[in-house]
Amino acid sequence: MDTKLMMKSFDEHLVDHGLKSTRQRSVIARSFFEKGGHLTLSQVHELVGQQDKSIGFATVYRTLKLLVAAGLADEHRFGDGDQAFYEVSGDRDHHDHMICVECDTILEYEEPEIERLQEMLAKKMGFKLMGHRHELYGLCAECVSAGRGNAGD
Amino acid sequence: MDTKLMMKSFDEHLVDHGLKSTRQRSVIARSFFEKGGHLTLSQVHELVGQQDKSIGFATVYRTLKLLVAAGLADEHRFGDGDQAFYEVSGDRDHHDHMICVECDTILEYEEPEIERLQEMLAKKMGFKLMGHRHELYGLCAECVSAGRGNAGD
DNA sequence: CTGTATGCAAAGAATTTGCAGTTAC
DNA sequence: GTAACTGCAAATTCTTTGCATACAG
Repeated sequence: MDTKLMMKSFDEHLVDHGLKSTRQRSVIARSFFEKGGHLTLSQVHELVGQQDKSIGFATVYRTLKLLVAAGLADEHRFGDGDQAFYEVSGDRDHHDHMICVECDTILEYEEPEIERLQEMLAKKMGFKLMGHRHELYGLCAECVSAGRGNAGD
Repeated sequence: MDTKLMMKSFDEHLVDHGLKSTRQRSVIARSFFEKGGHLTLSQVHELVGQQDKSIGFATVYRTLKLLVAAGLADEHRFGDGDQAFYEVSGDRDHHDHMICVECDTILEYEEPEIERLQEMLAKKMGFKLMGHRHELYGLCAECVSAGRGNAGD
């Protein structure tokens, strides 16, 4: 789904819920869609600030929640869970994350076999699976070659 | 590892690090080991309060961190990551968690096959795996039978 | 004795909310 | 016009820290 389509989808969500399409919401959504990746609230706010300094933190916050509700963004909490990360969802295939503990790079991967196994596990325990979180922590290829994170940091 | 052995292990950790064995630390560690399960900081503080009202929040907080450092406790952040949960680690086998979104029950499971797959995945991406988090969210068997979490809550 | 530990209360950090003024529809 | 939205600042919630006093070794 490209930016234009996602903007359309967002507008539909707004209309469907009796919400209003505002300049701020458009700027925020477009910036977020176009930038991509995994961004914190602050990062999105900064990004938006490049377009319009007057847009407040709270509005970015509330708009990101709206995007999540509209199925256009996903919210994650990696590591300590200190901070939320938002990423464009759209109609992308499901994926999970691999996070480098040295450089904070976030890689994505898909592994249908794991998905299948967890379905099986849930069924075995009489559990109705509704969602999951799978995150791998370690050193990315680059940090491994650079010898980071071994002994003396 | 039973409580006595874990207490011993904790004391050794303290000695090894030039730290002191205090009445508070003993009460906190013993309460925590004996209670088991997945407890928040507040819950541990409450639990400890049953033995000794005078032990402060900060001491419980710092002692739990010590237990984690000693390899006797694990810290998790489920769901929103709003709150940390601590569980006894000792020498238990590695396991992951299944969390009921209705009643907050936490079940544990082991799935070596998933562990193997994620090792493989990491290797494939040149990633040096150091840890992982795998959590399944949904309805536990009891909530499913009770019809909770379906339509009207 | 000396360096650690403790309890309190305050500081941080990120998220969430109340409100008065503004704007979309 | 009215209900929803915005920006600000304050409230929340949980975690973490500073400091004066108490205590283990």
